[in-house]
Amino acid sequence: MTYGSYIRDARARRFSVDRTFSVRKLAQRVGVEPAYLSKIERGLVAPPSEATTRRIAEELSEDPDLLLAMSGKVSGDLQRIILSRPLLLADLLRQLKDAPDHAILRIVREVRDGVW
Amino acid sequence: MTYGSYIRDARARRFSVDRTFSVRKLAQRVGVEPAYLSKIERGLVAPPSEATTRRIAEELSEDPDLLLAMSGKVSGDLQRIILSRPLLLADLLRQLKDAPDHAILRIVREVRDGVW
DNA sequence: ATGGTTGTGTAGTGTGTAGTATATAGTACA
DNA sequence: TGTACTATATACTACACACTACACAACCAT
Repeated sequence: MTYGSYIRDARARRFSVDRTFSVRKLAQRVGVEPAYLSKIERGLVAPPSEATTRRIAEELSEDPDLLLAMSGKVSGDLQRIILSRPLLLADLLRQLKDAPDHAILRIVREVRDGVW
Repeated sequence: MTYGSYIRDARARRFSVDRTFSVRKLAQRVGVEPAYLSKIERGLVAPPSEATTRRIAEELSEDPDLLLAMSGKVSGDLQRIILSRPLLLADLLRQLKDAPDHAILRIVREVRDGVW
């Protein structure tokens, strides 16, 4: 599933029950030209900027991190978190590269429950 | 300490004992124009691309992640790790945002020792 | 049959990124 | 004193990114 087809499908689902989710109307709310949004959906241009993807995600009630990942971008706030402790977090991420999902989930829970 | 002054200092230290660490010679080994390297060192232009920073780090025996962080960039391999599991790792990083260093270190060790 | 909506094709724009090329000026030293 | 190195100032460039502007054909409801 590409970025374009993903948001096209999401928009189409909404459009079928809410006519304000046409390319034109959504583009207006997002703040881009309809022709541009149309091209994004069909993959004729690269995915838009992080800011535009965030507005699209909000309008379509989609997860911004997922949409950003599909566009090959890492959220700016995550980048800033890494940049605040680059050596430590670089180590951690490289360790987690081959860890199974459930191991990461366990760590997330541990940290959330304040195990330090 | 900025990116520019950091590499300037590192290069100057080496230059004092090894004349092949002049702006010109280092620039040649790194593969950029001496004038450009000089501007980078003085902060007159933005830090260079990730690839150039990596070559500088290697020539100066500095940590590439640290240098990249000073240039406001997150290493491409870390980005790819995050993009492979965006929701999970976004969660984790946001959890770790306010965690103390030693907590992260403990997790790094735990994962390294294969606690899963 | 016409006014409004639908999506889309073509062309062009402004800004940023990551540099190069050339000229100038100071310094060491033989 | 000249030559070989040092750094730096100024100007320019190629390419990518993130869009806009406008026009057009198809469709749908009144």
